[in-house]
Amino acid sequence: MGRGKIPIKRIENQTTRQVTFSKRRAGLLKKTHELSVLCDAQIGLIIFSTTGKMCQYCTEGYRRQKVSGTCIPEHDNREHLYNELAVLRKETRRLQLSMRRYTGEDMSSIPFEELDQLEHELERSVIKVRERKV
Amino acid sequence: MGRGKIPIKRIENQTTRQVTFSKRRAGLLKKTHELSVLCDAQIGLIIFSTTGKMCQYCTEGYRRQKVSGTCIPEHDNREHLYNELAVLRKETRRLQLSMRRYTGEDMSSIPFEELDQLEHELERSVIKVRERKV
DNA sequence: GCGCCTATATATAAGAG
DNA sequence: TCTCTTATATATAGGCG
Repeated sequence: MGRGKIPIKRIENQTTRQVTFSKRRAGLLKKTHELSVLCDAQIGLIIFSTTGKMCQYCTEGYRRQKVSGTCIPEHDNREHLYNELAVLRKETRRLQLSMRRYTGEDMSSIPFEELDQLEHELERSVIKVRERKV
Repeated sequence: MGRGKIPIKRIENQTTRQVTFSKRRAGLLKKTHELSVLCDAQIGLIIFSTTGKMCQYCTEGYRRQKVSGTCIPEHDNREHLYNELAVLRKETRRLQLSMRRYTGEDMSSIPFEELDQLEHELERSVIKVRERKV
């Protein structure tokens, strides 16, 4: 769809990825809305970008699915749970980005100024590994 | 999209509605998958037809997040929340260990047999950084 | 209902300003 | 970056079996 065809795999260029995200998210929200109206269906859609931004669509009567098999403490408040989820999600995202940085998986998103520093960090890690080996 | 244009309002003919539902649901699932892969986004989608049938799509690492200050939906169930917390905690833990491994922070916990592999991984990362620098 | 088909409507990738 | 454009790629309405 568009001037060229693109393979369905993670878009490496960060700028392109962001642009595509915005466009396709808008498209997805529109299609979601259309399906719910045309076919009178209940739909819930929630999207998180890599930057952690969230957006969602849900119809009035939308109900989430029930999962069984987990033990739940009697007393607890959901607000607390939601907060914990938010914190954990943020931390997970941070760790994912750090890992990508270290494995060189998403080199394109790293500013040139930071490359030297990253190189040194990696070299230090290599040295530590070698020390451990002897 | 199709032989004719249809207005976005509930399709009255039940047969047509059902057909359109099936077709558009498939399209929506596809687009959802594409967005999640292309843009590395976490997405949850759940669809209920009028006949009560349910189908859903969600990415591996999909986590719902509630930003503080946002109202919490009535129909949320704690069981589901606890499941999500459990999965998220596990993932965070896994990432933390990976990071420690890469930074050499906790070298003592790495078995000797894995040191060679780690060393190579790090060297590859260094090479990627140097390639990026030129 | 489900596939498959085909003309048409939409979505969107890549440019341009 | 952001908006607008436009050539292409996709989605899908309406049919048929």
